[in-house]
Amino acid sequence: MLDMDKKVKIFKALGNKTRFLIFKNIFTGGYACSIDETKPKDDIIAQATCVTTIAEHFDFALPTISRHLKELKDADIIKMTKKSNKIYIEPNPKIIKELSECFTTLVNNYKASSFQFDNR
Amino acid sequence: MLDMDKKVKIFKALGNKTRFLIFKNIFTGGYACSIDETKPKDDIIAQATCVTTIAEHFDFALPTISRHLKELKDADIIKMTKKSNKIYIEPNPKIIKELSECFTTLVNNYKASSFQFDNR
DNA sequence: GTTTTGTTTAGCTAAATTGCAAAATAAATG
DNA sequence: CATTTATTTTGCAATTTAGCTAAACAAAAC
Repeated sequence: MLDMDKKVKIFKALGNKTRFLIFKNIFTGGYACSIDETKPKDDIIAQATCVTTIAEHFDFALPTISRHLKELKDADIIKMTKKSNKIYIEPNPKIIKELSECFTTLVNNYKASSFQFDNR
Repeated sequence: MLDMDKKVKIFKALGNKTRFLIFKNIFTGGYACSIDETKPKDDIIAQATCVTTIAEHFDFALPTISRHLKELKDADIIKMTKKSNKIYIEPNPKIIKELSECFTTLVNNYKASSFQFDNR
């Protein structure tokens, strides 16, 4: 299970329009960049993507996108693997699944629980 | 359905430890403050909470908590209703449910879709 | 071994965020 | 109507964020 700090980090990472778009497009296969030559060229997901390709979709400078990607990676939302001189970028569906489950649980348990917390 | 800006706003609101704790405790019934006299005193959820009560659980000044609550309200995560001179604070499970569904859809559709986006 | 390609780091600025205390507002109570 | 209670607004400082350009680094290609 995700601890609280990890969840907060994920939310923070997704709480910015640019990062959210990057995230969304990586997840829905919005980018392609031929890195993995062993995979069919039309397998847009298998081809994953690289930093430059992603940056091309935005009106921001490359280093800006690079830093956003780092933040998504640090939150475990995406995986970045160096392959030769490019970065192979993949979504991390496990984290999103866990987040989804945590919300589902929350809604299901709503009005079922009543504990007192202290947050100091 | 939640549009993107709304989602980003929700994530931003939850991307701060203090706000996340406030959110979590409101959802799980972590606060009590007798506002609604028609409801049984031990119905911690029905009694909901007020700003002062929430602030008592944190080592932050009251105005700070007030501003955090406003941000959660602006993101539609909680509902704040004035009742006499207190604020009746309730969670908004509908939003959380929608968020949860959006993640579920995302994970389910992963590797199913392959559209190209432009984010300019 | 120089150049090109892909990416990150560094150094900067402007704007936003997060905290505070003090003041202001609103309604209930004495 | 003055006081108390609950909350928000204002004004301030410190910190973080998000953007940029230029420089640095790493690997591939010429």
